[in-house]
Amino acid sequence: MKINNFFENFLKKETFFVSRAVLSSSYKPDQILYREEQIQELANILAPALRKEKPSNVFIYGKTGTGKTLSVKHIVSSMNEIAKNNQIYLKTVYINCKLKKVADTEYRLIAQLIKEFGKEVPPTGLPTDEVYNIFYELLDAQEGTVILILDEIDQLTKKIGDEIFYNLTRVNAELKKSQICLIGISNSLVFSENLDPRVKSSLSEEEIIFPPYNALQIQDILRKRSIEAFKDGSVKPGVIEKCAAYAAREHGDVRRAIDLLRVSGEVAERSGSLFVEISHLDEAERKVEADKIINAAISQPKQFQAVLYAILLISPQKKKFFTGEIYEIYTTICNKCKFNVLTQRRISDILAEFDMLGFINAEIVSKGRYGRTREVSMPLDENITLKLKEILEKSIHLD
DNA sequence: AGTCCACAGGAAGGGCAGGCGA
DNA sequence: TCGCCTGCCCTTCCTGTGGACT
Repeated sequence: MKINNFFENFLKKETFFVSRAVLSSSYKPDQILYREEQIQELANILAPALRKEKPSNVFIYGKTGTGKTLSVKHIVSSMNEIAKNNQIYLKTVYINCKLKKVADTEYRLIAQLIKEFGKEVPPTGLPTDEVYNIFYELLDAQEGTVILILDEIDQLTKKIGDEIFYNLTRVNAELKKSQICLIGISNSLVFSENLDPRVKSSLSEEEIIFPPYNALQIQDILRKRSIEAFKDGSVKPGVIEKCAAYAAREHGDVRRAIDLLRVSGEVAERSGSLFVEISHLDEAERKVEADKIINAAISQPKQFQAVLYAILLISPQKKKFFTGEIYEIYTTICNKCKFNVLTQRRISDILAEFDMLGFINAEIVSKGRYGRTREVSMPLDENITLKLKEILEKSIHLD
């Protein structure tokens, strides 16, 4: 019973994790550092809800990992508590628009909202009007305020346009007893520029911007978390600083920094070390990076994967190669796998896309007499490309 | 100076899936 | 349920182009 021994040892092993959950993305700290200003501003805007007055609609901008969602949830939960203690009706609904099957269509979104109120509508079949009516009724059932938080709202407009906001912002006119307040959270800073001007003015009565954290702020946040997550002194000096530096380079994404710290801890734990050292962080960085690339590759369509596979076949033999060579290999792969062979024109576009995604480095060069073409090189290191090749082989051949 | 390679990349349109209103 | 519309993927056709070669 070797495996039992393994688990026994696993239990006995000293671990420096006190609480892994503190470093998970779902953890809610009781204090949010460096966001006091934004939190206060948002609190000022939302406070009227507690006096049964309608708060302004708010629009919140900021890149990923700048604490937008966390801050909003923080405020909302403390408002809920106060409302409860004072017998004020306040309902908050949080919806992440990025989730599939929740916000693919206007109908689904409204259906999801209805579900949040504890009622079900059939997943399809009713006219959209009808669903809106049910929603209005539910809203108006209680005298008070409903705060509707739409996270990753830019994803929603990408999918279903901005008409839905027009409908939602006009809801208040339909309501007699209650009122609704919209909070839109967007990762994109230019999001509202593409909105219908009418929607824009009513949706973003107030705007709050969450700037990226700088490296020092990320350090403080990481330090605070690591005190709770790890045993005293188990994180070697320099680790937090380097971790923060990585994340600051990626436009101040604190979520990434925390992820990285957690993975570093896991790497260290697995290697049997009693401390988290810089070498563990480096390995974690590679791992996180590799996962990102591989996940991106998996989610590509088959044709894209075939092209990528062609590139992986050439890249060990040549440092630099060209569109024509890739296309040639690609066609043989297609023949083997019985795929349609796309035109070179299309492959050219796919290569341009790969360049943007970071799978390849591409540059347009002229070889004089021998034409103008993309010069492609492989920026990923070998252990990633090998793994990628393996995964793509399965993905392409099994079809 | 002119040629010409091997593509880049724009424009237009075909074909298809999915959503929508009637 | 049906036709219509839209967006996406892809093809066809095309013009444009930097620089080695003649």
